[in-house]
Amino acid sequence: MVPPSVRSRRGGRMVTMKDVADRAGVSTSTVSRVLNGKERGRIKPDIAKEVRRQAKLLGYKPNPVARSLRTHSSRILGFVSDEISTTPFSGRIMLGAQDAARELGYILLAVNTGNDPELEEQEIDAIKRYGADGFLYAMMYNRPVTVPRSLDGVPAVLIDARDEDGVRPSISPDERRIGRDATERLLRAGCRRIMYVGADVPLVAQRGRLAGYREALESAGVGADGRLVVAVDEQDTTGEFLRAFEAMRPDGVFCFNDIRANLVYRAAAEHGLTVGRDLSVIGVDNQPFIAGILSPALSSIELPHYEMGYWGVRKLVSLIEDRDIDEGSLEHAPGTHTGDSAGSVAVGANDTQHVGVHAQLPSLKDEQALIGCVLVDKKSIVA
Amino acid sequence: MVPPSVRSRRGGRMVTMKDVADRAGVSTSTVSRVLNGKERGRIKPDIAKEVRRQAKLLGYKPNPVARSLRTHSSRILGFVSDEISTTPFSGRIMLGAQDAARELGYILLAVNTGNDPELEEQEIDAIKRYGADGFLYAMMYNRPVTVPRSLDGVPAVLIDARDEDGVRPSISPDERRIGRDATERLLRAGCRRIMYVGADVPLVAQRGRLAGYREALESAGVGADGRLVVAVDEQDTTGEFLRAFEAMRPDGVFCFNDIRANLVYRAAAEHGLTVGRDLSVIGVDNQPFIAGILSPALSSIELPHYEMGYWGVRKLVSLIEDRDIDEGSLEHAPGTHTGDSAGSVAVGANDTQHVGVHAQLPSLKDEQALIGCVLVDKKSIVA
DNA sequence: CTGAAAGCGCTTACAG
DNA sequence: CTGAAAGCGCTTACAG
Repeated sequence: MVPPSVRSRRGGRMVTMKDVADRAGVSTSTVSRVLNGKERGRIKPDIAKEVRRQAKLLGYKPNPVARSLRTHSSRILGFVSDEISTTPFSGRIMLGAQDAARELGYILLAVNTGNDPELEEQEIDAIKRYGADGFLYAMMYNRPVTVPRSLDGVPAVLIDARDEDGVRPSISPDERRIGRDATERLLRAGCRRIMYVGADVPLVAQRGRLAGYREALESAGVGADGRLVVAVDEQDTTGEFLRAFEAMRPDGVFCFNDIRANLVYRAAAEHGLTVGRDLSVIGVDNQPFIAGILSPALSSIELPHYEMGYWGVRKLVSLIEDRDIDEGSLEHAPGTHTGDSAGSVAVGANDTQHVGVHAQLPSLKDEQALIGCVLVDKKSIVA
Repeated sequence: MVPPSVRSRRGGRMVTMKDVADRAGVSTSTVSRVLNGKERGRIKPDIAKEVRRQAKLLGYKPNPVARSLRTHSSRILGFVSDEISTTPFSGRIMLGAQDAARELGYILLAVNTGNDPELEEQEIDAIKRYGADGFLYAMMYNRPVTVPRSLDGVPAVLIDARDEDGVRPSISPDERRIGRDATERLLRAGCRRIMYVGADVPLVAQRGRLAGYREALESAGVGADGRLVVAVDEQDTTGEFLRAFEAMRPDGVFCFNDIRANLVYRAAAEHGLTVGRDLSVIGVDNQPFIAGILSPALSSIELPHYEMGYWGVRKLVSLIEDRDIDEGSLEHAPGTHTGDSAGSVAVGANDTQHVGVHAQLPSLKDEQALIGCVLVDKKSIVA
């Protein structure tokens, strides 16, 4: 005899609340109350127990479609992003979001809008029709955005972005801290002529990382020579980086990203210098493919994409359910690890490798949350 | 006065079929029939017209939740993948799937399972409870899989994979053709000692590309020297590639992927050879980050991730709705372009660049569909 | 050609 | 403490 729970798995008829009620000899009202935890002093304990027993026996799972129609709460979350899934990292935002969603009993309806506002509105409307309880609005790089009007009156959390109007909760990397951590690491390695190879575009990340770089130098009492700061495109087509490199002869270089770190490797090679021995380099992104090509392996700061997605969902659900979600459970998430102090950064104090060690999540109370990043130390820093 | 259609966008009450019925002075039965195209000879034309007019006026959109409860068809597609969103490419599968889904009035419920069979079953069950009409089962690299039992009896299409049991439709890149196209391109560039730098893992892609390489050499009447074929890991830790390179002095190299192409660049540099002048190199993946680092820019074959997602959804919907979906509309999809013959590959006959030109989709009649790839010609092939 | 009614699987105010 | 009933917004067999 095939138990109904197995039958239900095969695309056959699903077990309904009515089935449970019949088996337990009660009405569906009672089953609903028991299974939704509304029994307190309202249902006789042994009846409640029997209902739960039968529900389990039959493998009953509530039909979210029916529930949604009745309650207007679907446990569906809309995941709207501009261009996720075209960059190598951003997929991890979604991974983190999915893990958190699963833990909390939600599921993700995902759409890309490619920055087309009209399409965006259509897609958001479509997701709303499916009864989504709230939205994640994820951007592919850190920037200020104005949330589309179609999200008015709906719970929403911004990921890798900040709300221009300052009313929506958001989470983004602590860019300034990235600059500070990288620079301090280079200082600790003994560097004194530290160069910053920035981006030639006006990004939040560019401004923040540069500011962090300056802060670190100042705190250390190391003079900040303006000529050590350049802003170049990924290929350094203007040759500005190369000229500055030759003029300044840095002993340490902090790069806006891994691609720009490649420029340093090239320049070093041309001048007979060896990265990791004659000078130290730190990048940002910790791109696996670049790591696999550069030699010696590049030390790089990893952006907390997984964590942003994870935090974003937890924050969103706390908004939707108007309750506190107990914090610190990121340790259960695959491939992640919780640090020991809120917002801390697990920069290797002893130059060990930190692959797989992730930054701690900010508190869910934060509205404009910043999240720390991890420096993955490899071979590009002079020991 | 705020029109109801606007009200509905603000998280207020949605316009229902009852509203339309009232305005049009008919019953909801009639509205349903008109709006679902079941009027043929059953509804007076001017009544139908008025219903449509009012529906449009009020901005009515059917409530998919209610419809789903009644009909068990939700227009939701489950997108189950092993590790998508941790690789740079695979996100594009989802993009293609989303675009096709939108065009056909479906929406994607996405989950990652990280290759955990238990989690996979749970997630599939969860998606089923939301009433999904069918599933995409997407893998992060081309391989044979056995579809999980929880998908039994449910429409499903495999992406970047092939069904071990041979019953599920699937789509994957035409690996053999990749090998043939790359090798033929090198032959056309005048190469005669063409090396294949393969992967040291037993992948479908490895076998297929190698077979294609051999086919092309044979067709061209060029002897296939076994010593020209190596299988190495990404770093060539055994030094096997380097030894073969030195022994054989190839004038052309076809690489399993871009990362392995990097080995060629290194070896060439060590021997004072210049890629694109002294020897030609072709990779696979066309990874933007590697392209940005290697110099001269690497010519590479791009895997059709977007197209696989797009085709997969169309195939799935044709299964679900048991109808033919008219083909050839990939030209409407963003960033893609339709070639001129089915399954053809837009390899540059005249060495022009083909960025943004994508391969044509296979017919939806195919069950084990293979899809052609595009060679993006840059600077690494001797002119 | 059209409408009243039943029903999809839930939740919850109401009555007892 | 418990159940019958109404209702969420649709679709469709049934009756006319």
